[in-house]
Amino acid sequence: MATISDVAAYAGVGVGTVSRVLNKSTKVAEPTRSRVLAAIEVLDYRPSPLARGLSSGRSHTLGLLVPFFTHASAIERLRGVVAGLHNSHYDLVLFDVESPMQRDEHFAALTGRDRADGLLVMSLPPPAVELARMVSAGVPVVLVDARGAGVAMVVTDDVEGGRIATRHLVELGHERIAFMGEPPDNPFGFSSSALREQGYREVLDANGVPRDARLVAYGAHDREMARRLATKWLTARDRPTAVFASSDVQATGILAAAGDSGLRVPDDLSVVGFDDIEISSYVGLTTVRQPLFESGRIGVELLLSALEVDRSRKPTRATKNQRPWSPPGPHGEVPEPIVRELPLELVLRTTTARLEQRTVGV
Amino acid sequence: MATISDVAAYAGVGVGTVSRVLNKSTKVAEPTRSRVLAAIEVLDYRPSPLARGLSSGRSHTLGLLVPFFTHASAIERLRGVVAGLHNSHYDLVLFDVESPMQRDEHFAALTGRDRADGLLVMSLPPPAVELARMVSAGVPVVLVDARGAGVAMVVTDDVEGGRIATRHLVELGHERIAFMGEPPDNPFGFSSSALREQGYREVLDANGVPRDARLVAYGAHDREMARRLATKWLTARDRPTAVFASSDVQATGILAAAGDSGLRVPDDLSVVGFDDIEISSYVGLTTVRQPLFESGRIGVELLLSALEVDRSRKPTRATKNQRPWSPPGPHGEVPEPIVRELPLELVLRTTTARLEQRTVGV
DNA sequence: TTGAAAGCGTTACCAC
DNA sequence: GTGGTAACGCTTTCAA
Repeated sequence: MATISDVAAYAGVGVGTVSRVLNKSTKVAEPTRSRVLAAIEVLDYRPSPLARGLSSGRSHTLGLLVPFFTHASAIERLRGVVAGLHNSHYDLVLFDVESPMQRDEHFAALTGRDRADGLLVMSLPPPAVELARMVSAGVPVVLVDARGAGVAMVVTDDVEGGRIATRHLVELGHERIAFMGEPPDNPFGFSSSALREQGYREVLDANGVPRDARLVAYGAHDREMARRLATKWLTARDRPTAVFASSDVQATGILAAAGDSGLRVPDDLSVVGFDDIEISSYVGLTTVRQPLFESGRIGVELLLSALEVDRSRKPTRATKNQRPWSPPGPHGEVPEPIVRELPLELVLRTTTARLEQRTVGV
Repeated sequence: MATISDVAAYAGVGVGTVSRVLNKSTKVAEPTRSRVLAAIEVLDYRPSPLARGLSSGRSHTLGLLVPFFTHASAIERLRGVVAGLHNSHYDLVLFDVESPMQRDEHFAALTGRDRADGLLVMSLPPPAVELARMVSAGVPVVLVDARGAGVAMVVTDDVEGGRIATRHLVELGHERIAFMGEPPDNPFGFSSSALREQGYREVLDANGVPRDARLVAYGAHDREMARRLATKWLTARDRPTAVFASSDVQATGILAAAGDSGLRVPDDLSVVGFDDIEISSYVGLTTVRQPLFESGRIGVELLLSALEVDRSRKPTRATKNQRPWSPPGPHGEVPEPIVRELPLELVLRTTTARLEQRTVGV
């Protein structure tokens, strides 16, 4: 495979010149330029991204950290990321996280400069140490569906989401409303589910609907698990008449459990989910929609613009006699981190209905 | 950020030694070793993958080329890839392909050495030029759901898949069986749909079922498009009693069209899909299952083992006085490329039924 | 506008 | 075992 000096030799110019035409630097005479281009063509030359990266200090790569990559909601966000990356000339490196250990490994790797020019972190509150390291290393980071001090983020109001779902159920006349979520004390620090539950509680209390601890259950983000959990509820004597699940995946499990128990939805049981993943429209699930695709797209958008700013301010590499560049801050003029809050919306489909009076107390 | 020489200086050793402990080369005395480790710890040193790659000739990266990344089947394959990559220490770089131009760009980029150590190509027959270039560059390539001369591949027998689906319908007594697929003359050279159609034709002919050109339709891999196409069929006087769709996505569109037309499935219309994506089990679609997840997992598996072999044979880089290594072949001992054919299986659910005699000729 | 040369941070070779 | 040093292929000064 030809190198830049092969090209230079063939074209009868110096490597610097070849580099200049490669990087569209205008300071190259037209005849020289075309000679170089011809040489590139003939030798089928392709620049080495590795060498380019090492030399310029930019890897032209974006790192994407996603927990449970296989979840429909993560995939949907990923779609948005890929869409937002089109025509950007950045490569996307994917890091799937399935365990806290893996999370830490990946964070450690990505934290060192030059693995990625920028980092997109999904649904994962970064450990404080890692976050600090990134910020101090000057690596632009954007958090999607997660929060962290001092970095840009794309979020939704989960508490409000919980309120929206629960309010809908209360307005339909339900009083025995169950909540199914994910364990609040998980090793990753995911908090969405707990926040949605908070909204659920608020609305129940505000409407004087008595809370019943037995109507709150936690399980893994998994259809079958939700199905088992729901079955316990549905076969009990004083079963709930409605359920709010903190994810559509769990909601579909609840739907399945209802079928198992011979309960009709929405006549005998109302179900509200959260997310609005693709499957939800197929099964007619009423749910709180969050803009998953958009969150990914906006995430990269923020990251790309941060990278843009970065490039114009920061020298590509420390040159010999030049005082080292340092991040923003000596005068406390740390810019307010960007926070984009995406809207939540109740999508009414066919799994919720007004509580039939005859059902009460059966 | 600390470099290897910072570490060397701090530990009072040479950079070579640091490199040795980093690469777990045993040739280093225990006391030295721990001193280096301590220095690494103190300085919070992280090796630069870029520099490492440039020097060693390996980027520790695998390239994944996927067309229409957003399709459920692609995602399912990708899940397999990610699963197969766990604990492998390779980074995954994702290249989504949405147009022939994009395909060529990405192929061109990935073909140059050092972008990726190995390449996984999905559902995309590589242009002959690119394929030749990769092979001659010695970059291991594995094709998943695509075929190409001289490279490893993971495939299924699409013609047989078409036979399986059609045979099922014929055995249920259907005679007006439609086929919906994707355009046979697409710019990417996808051939799965055409091959499945071939199987469809074979079975029809073998059973003396007359073929009707009006019962063959092509449209994009898109639910709504399929819905529109199917509506034309279903509202015609001599409508088909069964449809074989070359993908589950199209099949769900057909199901929707049936609903629009007031046709009951499977009583009035039988539908068989292809793929068995997640949604299919939700809607009870009878389909020809292909191991999507497995195809991805096995694909990386093949790639990783090719990389392994590669590493043991090929010098990491040309050293000064040493004749250049060349790919296998002077004595025609080109190894037979590995071809893994994955099994197809008919998954019976609730969208197909025996043709009711009363329906005939209505 | 151009060529020469100094890095970029590693690995791998070659002596000691 | 270990240190020194030449690559690796590029970008970016610095002179000319």
